[in-house]
Amino acid sequence: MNRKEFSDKVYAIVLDIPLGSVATYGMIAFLSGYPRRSRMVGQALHHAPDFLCIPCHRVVNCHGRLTPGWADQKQLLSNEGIHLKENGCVDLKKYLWNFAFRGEL
DNA sequence: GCCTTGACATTCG
DNA sequence: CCGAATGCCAAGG
Repeated sequence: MNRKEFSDKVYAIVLDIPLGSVATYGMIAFLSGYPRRSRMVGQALHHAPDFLCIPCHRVVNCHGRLTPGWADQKQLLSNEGIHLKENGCVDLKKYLWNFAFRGEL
């Protein structure tokens, strides 16, 4: 079942997101080894078990918009030091997870 | 097997 | 940035 493998990697990556940064579904899907599976990332996170403590609030879509139907996410992001704009979107240009420097710095 | 839906991504206006 | 349209992939009916 690649599904479990995929979700497992997704969880690992989401947990690897540094505090104060956010990652997009497409990014996570790509890092998981399954590009264009962005939707599956969302489903994996939605079915994400609580004991893994998945910081799904750091996961936003390509437009920097938060998870629809989840108002608490904004509160969580604010707690992480990520202040949303008045529109309710995150500044990807500032808070986007720069995984390009992982291991380089 | 076909159609619809979804915590999406990307491009255009 | 927001909304609409198109594309992509998987699960459910």
